[in-house]
Amino acid sequence: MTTPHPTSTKRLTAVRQALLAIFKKSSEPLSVPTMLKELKRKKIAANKTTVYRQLESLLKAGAVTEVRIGDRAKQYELVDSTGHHHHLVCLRCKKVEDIDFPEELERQEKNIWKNKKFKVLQHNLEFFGLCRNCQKKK
Amino acid sequence: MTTPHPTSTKRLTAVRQALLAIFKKSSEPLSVPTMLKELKRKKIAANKTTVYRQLESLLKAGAVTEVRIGDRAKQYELVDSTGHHHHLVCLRCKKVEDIDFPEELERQEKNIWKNKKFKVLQHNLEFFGLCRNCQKKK
DNA sequence: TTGTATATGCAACTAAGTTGCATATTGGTT
DNA sequence: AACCAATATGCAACTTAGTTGCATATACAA
Repeated sequence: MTTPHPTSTKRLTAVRQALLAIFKKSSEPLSVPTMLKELKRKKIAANKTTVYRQLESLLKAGAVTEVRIGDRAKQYELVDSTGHHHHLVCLRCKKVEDIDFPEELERQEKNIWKNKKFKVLQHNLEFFGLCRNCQKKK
Repeated sequence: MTTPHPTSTKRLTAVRQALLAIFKKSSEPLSVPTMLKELKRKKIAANKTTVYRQLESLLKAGAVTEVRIGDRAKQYELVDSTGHHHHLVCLRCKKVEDIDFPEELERQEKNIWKNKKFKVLQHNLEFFGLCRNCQKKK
């Protein structure tokens, strides 16, 4: 019984391939406007509607996740081998680093269940501050 | 030496008063579209530009904070006596409850500093799931 | 090779948020 | 009370993100 590769649930078209390549190359979550610029730079014609629909499909397939970091547009990132994680966002240079620590949140989610009977299914956690580099600048 | 009340940094106009009243009455964070509907319901004429500018002023004064809960529009809430907190968002009925637990996050922020030399200044944390009520429904 | 499900492009739309500018209001000063 | 400058407001026009309907193109299995 072979489970299909999550990203091949639907057709692997040119745009989908290009998007996956862009995601793989990027160390940070990407917004649709950014993806469109990147596609244009790579001379790949793609309509924004198509990109939104590809993302919808990739989300459903579990290949990407949404990230909200206060920015105006939603951002997306590949669900890679490192799995679920959180972000360190530099307020100055805007760079985004990954970070993970599921243990404490899990404990917290159990507490929420015990104290409030609220069943936690997902969470968002982002830290904002100054990265090592930006602390040196004044 | 008396520090001025945070919300009186600027003029306490009709719109500002109305907004503060709406915030006080609401148990949940509010978006600008919601505030505009509420103002209309109260027969207070107010332009959306004015509301955005009042929020900017209230933010600067430290009287309200921004909340991002995946929704399309930003939301705002009063900074009340309970201080900084986080949210439990029901995926079904969309209700928002408050919750707080600064201790573990503080510990985590210290770890981030120790391990990554990233200086955390702010954070966002929201839990999504099913509230007690919505678990009963099918 | 052909048929059908899927993917794409385009245009028109909604909704949130911003900006410039002209006018109105406030509250302190004379 | 009258005046003035600082602040607040309204309006229109704009930008940007995201959505929808529909017609056309493409992939791929039979």
